[in-house]
Amino acid sequence: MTEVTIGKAAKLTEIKVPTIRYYEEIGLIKPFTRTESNRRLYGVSELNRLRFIRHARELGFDIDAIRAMINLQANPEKSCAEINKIANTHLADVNRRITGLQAVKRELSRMIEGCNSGRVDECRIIEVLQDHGQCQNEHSHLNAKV
Amino acid sequence: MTEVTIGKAAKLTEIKVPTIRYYEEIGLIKPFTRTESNRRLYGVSELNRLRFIRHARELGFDIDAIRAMINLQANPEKSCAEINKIANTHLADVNRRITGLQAVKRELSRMIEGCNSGRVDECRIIEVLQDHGQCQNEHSHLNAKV
DNA sequence: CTAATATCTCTAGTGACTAGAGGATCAAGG
DNA sequence: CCTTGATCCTCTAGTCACTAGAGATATTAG
Repeated sequence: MTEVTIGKAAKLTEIKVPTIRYYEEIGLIKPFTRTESNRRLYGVSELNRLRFIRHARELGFDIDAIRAMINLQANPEKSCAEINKIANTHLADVNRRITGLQAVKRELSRMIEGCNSGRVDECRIIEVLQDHGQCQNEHSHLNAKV
Repeated sequence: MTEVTIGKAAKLTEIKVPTIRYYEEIGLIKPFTRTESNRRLYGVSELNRLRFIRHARELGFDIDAIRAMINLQANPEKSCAEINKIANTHLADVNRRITGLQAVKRELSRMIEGCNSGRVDECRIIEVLQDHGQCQNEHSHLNAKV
């Protein structure tokens, strides 16, 4: 038997046990074996899929994108171009987020520099945060999901 | 009267009406005037606080950090050092996220390059995502709240 | 054999909102 | 003055991707 229980699968894939069950609930990882006493058993391919999900999540793909990729995976006759498109969309998003965070970083650094650890009512951080006019950058993109 | 209703406040601060009510519900913005017919009225200081909240959120501070800063603000005799600390902690977090996203970007670019638009079962995206060993970077930090 | 650990299902909570129902109130045009 | 449409009120429920806990059963180590 190469099959493992959920706890072992959790360790092997570095996904928490409840999260694996959650992924099952939302249909990301389909039926696997169960023992006579109803315990989940995972084989190599399930573990691979879990690793795939984990890695994709770490890369910031949302569940829908992962679901799409899994569906494509299940139909290998389809073109890779679709997955490529998903990845490209995501890359654009990642670039947007990097740019945004760099702006945030600049502004935070500037704020912190201005703070001389005096009294709060002289604190430039609060001042800056209250007055958007002092902000040199657009931050609206930060409302995007991460 | 310099006081404005919630709709006007929403426009002035660029925070949506239900979000302003939500901020009230969680205690970020305290009692303001109400009209006889129970409508919320916001004055200059409330508008400033709302702008402060919005700007801080845009910079990625979470509600707890904002609450902490507001509490410090309410005690202006306290040292600015605490606010400075919050900002510095946040800056470290932002830096961590930038580094992580850059790693993600590298891998995505690599994946897209490797994808030859052929069949999915030859596509490196799925391959790479399944095999964490091919990943040159740590991504675990991405699980951090954003 | 017993005690600790692991698993099961189920429900509810998280953060930071967002959406919608159903009703009251207000401002403007006729 | 009256009606119409916009705005406001409260309340509940939904979102995403989990996370936590209760209470029951099953497995494993000593």
